[in-house]
Amino acid sequence: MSDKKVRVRFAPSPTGGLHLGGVRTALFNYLFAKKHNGDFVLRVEDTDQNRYVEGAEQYILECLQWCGIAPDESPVVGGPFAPYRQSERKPLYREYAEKLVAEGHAYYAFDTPEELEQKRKDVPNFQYGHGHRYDMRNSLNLPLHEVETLLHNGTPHVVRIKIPEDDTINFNDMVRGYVSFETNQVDDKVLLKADGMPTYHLAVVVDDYLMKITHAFRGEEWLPSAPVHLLLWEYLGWKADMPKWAHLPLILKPDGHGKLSKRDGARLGFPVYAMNWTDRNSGELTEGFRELGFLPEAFLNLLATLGWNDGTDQEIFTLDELMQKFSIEKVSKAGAKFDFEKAKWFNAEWLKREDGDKLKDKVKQVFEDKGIAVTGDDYLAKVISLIKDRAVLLTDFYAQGAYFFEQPKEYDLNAVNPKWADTKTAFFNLLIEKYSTLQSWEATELETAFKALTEEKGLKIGDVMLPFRIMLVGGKFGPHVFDIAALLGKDETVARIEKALTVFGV
RNA sequence: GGCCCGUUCGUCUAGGGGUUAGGACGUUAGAUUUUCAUUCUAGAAACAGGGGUUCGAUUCCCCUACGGGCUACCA
Repeated sequence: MSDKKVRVRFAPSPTGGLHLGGVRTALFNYLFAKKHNGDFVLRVEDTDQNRYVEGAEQYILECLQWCGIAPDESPVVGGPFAPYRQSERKPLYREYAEKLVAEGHAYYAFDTPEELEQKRKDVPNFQYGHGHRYDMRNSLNLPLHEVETLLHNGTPHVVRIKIPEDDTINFNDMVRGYVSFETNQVDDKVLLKADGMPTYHLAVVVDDYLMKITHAFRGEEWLPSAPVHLLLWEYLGWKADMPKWAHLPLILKPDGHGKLSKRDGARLGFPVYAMNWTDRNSGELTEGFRELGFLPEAFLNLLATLGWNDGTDQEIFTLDELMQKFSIEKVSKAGAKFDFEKAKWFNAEWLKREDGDKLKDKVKQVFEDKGIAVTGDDYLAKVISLIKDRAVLLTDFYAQGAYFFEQPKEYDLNAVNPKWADTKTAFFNLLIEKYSTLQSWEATELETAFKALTEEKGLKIGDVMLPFRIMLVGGKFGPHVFDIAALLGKDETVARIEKALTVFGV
């Protein structure tokens, strides 16, 4: 590595928002940049105006921020190489395309979409490349005066790269090692579209050069077009400044085959986006990990270990640890199927490890979203530490802990009524009396008093323990019952017993 | 079809010329917890196939198979 400052860019298209593979690419870019004290640059590739979606850039930025991997430069914050939105850089690209034409590395093509379509029908396996470029309407084989006339008249045209013949292009990929391509297999990609917008191929090279990008990590789906980019770096005279490449393995569908797509989420019942995303064109909502109840730490953790590991058995990593330990050489070459079960496990682990106090705000939000008012921060923190071991998602705190904030709405009567008896009614009435006179209100004392009373009345503990639990929480779940009672407090506990007595056994 | 990339338990993966092929998720059984979960213990579970090279290949090479990607005036 030279002494150039490391600059890594994350350049998503706004069209699909941010799916898992995208965030993972961002993460790896970020980790690499930060590990080398470099810059993490967000650039938005929005040159396809047909697929532009309003609000996408803001969304992408928020996703990154939620994950804690905010870029140093972005369309929103700006930076020394602004603008960072390719559509705003449009005037820039033509100059380079013209330069390539002037130097014989590219040419104007006037073929209409209809003509191209016809050609594809007529010629099996048609490729606009070394085999057919001289059959087409372009500046390579049209007389010079005709080309000039067409240009002068503003005839719609594109600029295509002229791929050399009988050559081999190879390069060293940071994750794959040497990769090589025969140029005869590569077609003359469009560089500049008829509307004046660059294609990805031109834009990515020009922008990476202008923005002084040193490392370019992107999905494996880009590997086949790498030779085009390599050639462009060479033809533009920038070869010495070309970034180092790394093509990351794809994230695959858990079932069936193919790369994970947006639709798979809805189909398989798990999110593929970091956060909720509403497409303003279609109104369609795609659910996100955040809204489902994932902690950003867990989300990042599961993404990082999908296709990367540090060579040890460690599974849980903080962002800091990832930054320390990440190395692009340890990224695996093969695509990885996404496993939602394991994703949930990561979240459960993070929930267990996280301090109850730290989760307060997030859990509070969960309750408030369900219409439960949460009062008392200390109380909430205690509730959280009592139940977080049995939550997998943040949203589980509602089902696991709503009874700490309101009386059970329903009781699992099937679990108590078949075995109910008058002696039990008597027992609980006595329990109310006994509990009411208790001086202090600690779990151990509550348990001692409870057990003493069962013995006194000749009952088995098992006979009244479960009913007691159901009185307090409504069902057969939750932490140790006396811990619940202790936290609920005397008045509330007594009130719940009284209330339950009116419906039990009737 | 062509080109490129890949292939270790069901899944994510470690490993690497001689290992009882390790871990994690999930799964099965048991223990603990007079609920549910947690936790703990144990179990089942993999080197795609065929040729080389080698004293010895899961590891290196080749072929095949399979999987994936690309093959747009999309990224």
